[in-house]
Parts: sequence; structure tokens; C-alpha cells
Amino acid sequence: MFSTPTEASPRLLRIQEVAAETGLTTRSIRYYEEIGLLKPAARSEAAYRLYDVDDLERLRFIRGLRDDAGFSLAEIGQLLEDEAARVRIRERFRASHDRAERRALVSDGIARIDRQIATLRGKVERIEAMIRETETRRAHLEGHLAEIDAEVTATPAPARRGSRR
Amino acid sequence: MFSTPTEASPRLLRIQEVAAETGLTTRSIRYYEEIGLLKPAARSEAAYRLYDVDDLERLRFIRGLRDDAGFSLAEIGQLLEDEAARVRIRERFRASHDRAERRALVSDGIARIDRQIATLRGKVERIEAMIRETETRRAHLEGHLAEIDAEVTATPAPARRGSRR
DNA sequence: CTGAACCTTTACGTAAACGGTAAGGTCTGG
DNA sequence: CCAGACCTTACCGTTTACGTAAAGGTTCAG
Repeated sequence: MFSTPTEASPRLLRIQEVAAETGLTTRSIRYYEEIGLLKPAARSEAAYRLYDVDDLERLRFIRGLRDDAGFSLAEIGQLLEDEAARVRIRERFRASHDRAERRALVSDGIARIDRQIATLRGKVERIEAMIRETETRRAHLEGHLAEIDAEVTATPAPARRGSRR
Repeated sequence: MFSTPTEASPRLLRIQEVAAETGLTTRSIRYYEEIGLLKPAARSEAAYRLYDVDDLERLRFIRGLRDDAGFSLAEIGQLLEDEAARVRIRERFRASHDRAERRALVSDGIARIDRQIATLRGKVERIEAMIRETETRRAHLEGHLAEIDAEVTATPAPARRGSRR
């Protein structure tokens, strides 16, 4: 998005190349289009889907959200705003020669990215909370271990009930 | 697991209480049993499922892995080792009065927890990588913004091609 | 100009992760 | 003793996220 219009974008990829490039299947890519996650930048004369670098980036991001972060496609859709809006914004940006408007559009893009980052940070924090809890359980077991080891040296009293000596 | 046998565990919960306690549905809990994620500690005379605190903890952990970390139940199964093994280990621990064996069992428990922590850390790192990439995109847009702002003060040259002036 | 390798849409199939309901047994207060 | 609130198993239905195949058009090397 907002790629600087350095004359003509040189290269458009067909779906299979995109699949190879992104590690997705062609089916998944078509499916993502079906549910409104992204539309190819263009269609060839024969209606072949043609993807540009922006699309590639978006697809890689989607894949990361799905595989690495474990978001559902519905969540990803929310995170990325709907494709119709994306296309609209992009058109307006390319069409506009009004500096103020272009500035506003890019600004909004930054705001969206900030929300995405915040969402990802939230996820990281939730997992880190789980890690801390797991570490607590670990410490508990560690103490248990120490307790077992203590029994051998301490008075071999028949049976105790607390962990406190 | 490895709860110190401080006389008799006092309280066993029925499935609905467990659901309320863990935020899961009874259906999910039964489903998790079906696919071998956990078996209730006991069954009542009338075959009611009865859960102890260990089960509660395990269920909460499962829920965290599912909701917070976004793991599939298959992944969760791997992370938690299969339930049959868990029951076996637990029995052996409760039965054993051999200090060395108990020590070994607890040690293995710690090793398993360490693997869980490592898995969670791996996930955090993958998401953090995504955050860094997103920040890179953000910076790119930020630069774009600066470029737009520069145009107003700089020579209003008709059209440029690079981002370098 | 042809056949292999692409692409298209359409449509049916499937695994995962449950939801819902039926048909029946259990438990507890009034 | 019985109504209401639990519980059981069993089974069918649903959504998500695709896989797979059919029937046909396109592109290109030989």
C-alpha cells in the first residue's frame, strides 16, 4: 500500500507463483479473496489473477497472522480492515494530487498499523502471562523436589503434612 | 500433578462447576476427554465425572493455550503429552514410597514444563518478529509522510522517481 | 497446431471443534 | 414421592478453512 508510483510497476505474478512465494496454496489464496481478505491487483485479459508486490506483502502478513500468531481468518479480517476499503483508499491515493489528502491517507495507514502492532503486543503479553504461570508451577515442583531431598537428611519422621518443617 | 498427598483431597467438582470455574463449556470438556486431552480424576457411583484441582489447572492451561496462544487442540495434545501417560505417571507417584523414584518422576515433570515454556517462548519470538516487520512497514510509511511534507518546501519539480532528493 | 501446463468457475467433500437435542438415569428440597 | 436440576451416552448439525475434482478456456514451446 502507498507504494511510491515510480513509473509502472514492472511485474505482476500469477497465482501459482504467488503460492510458491508465500507458502500458501492457490486454494487458500482464492479462498482469502472469496472471504474478502484481498483482491488481486489486476486480472489479465483472460481473467487470470495478477498480483503485485503489495499483494505479496499482504499475503505474507496474513500467513504470519494465521500460522505464527494463530489468529482466525475472521480476526485477521478485522485486523486488516476489509479489502473494499483498502482498494478504495489505494485508488484515492493514486488519483490524488492534493498533498493534504495524500498526507491524511498515509496518516490513517500509520494509525491502522499502530493498531495492528497493539493487537500483536496484546497477544505477546497474554502468552508471557502464561509463561509466568508455567514458571510458577515449575518453581512449585522444584520446591517439591527439594522437599524430597530434605527427607533423606532430616529426621525420618513417619509422615508430615505441611511443607514447612 | 504431583500434588502433595496431604491426607485426602477434599473436594471433587462435577462438570458444570468445572465449566463455570474454567470458562469452558461442558461440551468442550467432554470433547477434550474424547480426544484424550484429560480424563476426570474420578467417576461417581452413577458415572458422573468428578474433577480435582489438578484437572482444573490442566483445563485452565488448555484454555490458555487455545485462546491466548492460539494453539490447535492437536498441538495442545502434543504439548501436554498424552493423558494415558499422565495418569500412569501420577499413579506411580502416588503409589511409590521410594524416594529415588519419586524424585525421578518429579524431575521428569520439570523437564516437561521446561519444554512447554520453550514452546511458548518460541511462539512469542515468532510474533515479535512479526511486530518488528510491521514496525518496519510503519517506518516506511513514516518516511513517505516526510517525503510528502518535503515537497511543499522543496523545489516543486514536476515529477521525481526515487525517494532520494 | 498441438499438447502440456497453466488458468478459470462451480461444486462437492472433509477434518476440527464444537453446539444442540433426544432418551434416559440420579439427586435433592418441599 | 416427585419436580426440577443435575448427569450420562449417542447422534446429528454447523462453521471454518480449506482439499479435490470436473469441465472448460489460455499460453507457449516444439
